[in-house]
Amino acid sequence: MTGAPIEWITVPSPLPSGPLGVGVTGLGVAAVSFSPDVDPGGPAAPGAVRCTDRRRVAAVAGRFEEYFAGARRELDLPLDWRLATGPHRLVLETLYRTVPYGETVTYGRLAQRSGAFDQVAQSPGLAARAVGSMMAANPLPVLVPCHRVVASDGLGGFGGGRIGLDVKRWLLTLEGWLAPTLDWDGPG
DNA sequence: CGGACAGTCCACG
DNA sequence: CGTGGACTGTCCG
Repeated sequence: MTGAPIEWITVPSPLPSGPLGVGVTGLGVAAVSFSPDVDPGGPAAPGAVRCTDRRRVAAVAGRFEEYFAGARRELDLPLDWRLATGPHRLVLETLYRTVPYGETVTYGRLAQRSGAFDQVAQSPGLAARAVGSMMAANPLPVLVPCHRVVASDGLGGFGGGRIGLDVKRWLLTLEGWLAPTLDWDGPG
């Protein structure tokens, strides 16, 4: 089947990266972009369509607003998983299903838990690295909580370079896993 | 205790 | 197909 077209919504956010681009289809949210102005395939790309359904726009923006304000722990939005397939999707779904708000999992543990890798026991580092690739290619950041995946000896990485890591810190601080710092401008 | 290193998985060009 | 990455346990100095 040729998937339903993605329609884009711009959602205000207190993240250091600025507003989010949220791509929706009839099935649910299919994509989230931290840099909607430059993201290839994002809302600014040629041919991209904006979502004009005010009701849907309000629903999506409202959920994110509450989450960012610390008033909501689950986004509770239906997801359209079509942009991830195979082992990639299996790992993302395992993360979505098993790692709740305020908790984290290591790259290696997620690799093991997902069952997507044969050689995990022999070379845990390789599977962990593969999981890193999959997180970097997560089409649904925030909703599929790739920010809750950390390295065994630290925070690990995040897309978007230095600013990306700031986003990861911001989200983990919001969820209470990191202690607030001086540059923290969120709730609490 | 900190740094280098090999391992051979996956996404993307 | 080749390349490089959001890792990790082990091994040196």
